[in-house]
Amino acid sequence: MSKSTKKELNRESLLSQGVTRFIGQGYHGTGLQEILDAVNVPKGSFYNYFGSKEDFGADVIQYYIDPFIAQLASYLDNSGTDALGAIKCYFDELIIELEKSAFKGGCLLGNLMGEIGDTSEVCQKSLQSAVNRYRDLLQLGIAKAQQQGTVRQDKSAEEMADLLINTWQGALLRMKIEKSSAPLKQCCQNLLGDYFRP
Amino acid sequence: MSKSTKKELNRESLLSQGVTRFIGQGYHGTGLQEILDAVNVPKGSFYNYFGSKEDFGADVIQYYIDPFIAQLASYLDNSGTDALGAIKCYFDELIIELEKSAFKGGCLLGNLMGEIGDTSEVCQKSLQSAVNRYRDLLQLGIAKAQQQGTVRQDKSAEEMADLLINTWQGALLRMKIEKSSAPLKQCCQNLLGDYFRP
DNA sequence: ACACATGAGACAACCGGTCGTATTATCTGT
DNA sequence: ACAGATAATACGACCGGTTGTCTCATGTGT
Repeated sequence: MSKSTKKELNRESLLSQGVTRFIGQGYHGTGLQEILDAVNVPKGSFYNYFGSKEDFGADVIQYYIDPFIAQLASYLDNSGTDALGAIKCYFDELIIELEKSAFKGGCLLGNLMGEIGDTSEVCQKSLQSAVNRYRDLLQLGIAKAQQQGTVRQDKSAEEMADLLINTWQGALLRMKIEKSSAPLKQCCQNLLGDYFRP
Repeated sequence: MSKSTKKELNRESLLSQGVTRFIGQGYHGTGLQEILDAVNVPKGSFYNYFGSKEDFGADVIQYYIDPFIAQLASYLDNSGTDALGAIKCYFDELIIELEKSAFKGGCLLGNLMGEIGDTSEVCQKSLQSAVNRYRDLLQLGIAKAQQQGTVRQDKSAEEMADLLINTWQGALLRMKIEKSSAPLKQCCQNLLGDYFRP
């Protein structure tokens, strides 16, 4: 195995573990040691991969959001005839996944926005970028639905995308303490099923 | 000064500092030492006031939410003729306060729900109680507005109160990373100014 | 004089980060 | 093609500082 491949492999293992631990215990609640132990990478090597814990956090954020964007994009592509339906299906699947994990964790972006969104400049920038990338794609889907006539046109797609993301994030917080998917379902029903309709 | 009074004073100072630090740096990001230093209470004394850091966190949560409930209640009482207007005024004042603090901190409840809402059972219970108390009051205000005809009646006051709280929490997260009150204003405008209207 | 709240410090565990060294890969000269 | 020089990376012991918790001597009110 070539060297660069092994290095890249280690890097991704660290990022993957970072996602898991940061979601479960937060940024300050997670030590580098436990991440390193979990993927069998020595302490000293960490700083060959990342400049600091903070830089690592910023990379973890991007590593986390990529699959969500890919998945939403896939839903939007595959159902060309009904963008609103695709968005609904996407969120329905998210709900199923969250139910599977017993309502633990929630969304890494939301959790880190609350914990370090205003204290770590590096992570703040990464969070901005991640949220914006996600919002832009959601906005695209909503605009498509507007053209198809399934979503009202007197509000901008950007405004509705932002509103959906924010309500969803708040619903995830409620989910965590109520151990119930009711807030998530209520979010989808009120916005996608009612407020956004023409 | 009597002893019990001094004890109560120390306790409240600790709780007040706890609110400030937990909002600013999160639960795991805040050490007991800095809280104790800030109020000049020796480290060893802490466990005479609270059973553990976790128990302390649970008490801080309740100590934090009380003034918000009192303030909202005051707005609702003083403007008996227009409950919806009172709620709007209340949130407008919150926005002004958040702008004053340069969009830092946000809401302790939201931040702690994300960080430890699913890991600390004691704090989870406290968060549940705090959010429910807040929601119940908001629900009362919305029900009043329904009777006054300024809010739609085909949705329950409870559902709208929950939706408002969740969207507000999500908007607070966005505020933190975008350093802007736009998400907060958009939350109020879309819900209180549009979706909730008859 | 006695019960008890208080407070200074001890404690082991852990934090993020550094450092010199050992190992490995890559390049060079012939 | 091969030996040797050089650069890059892997590694784990170790740093000073801090964590949450606990012990016990001191001080105080009654």
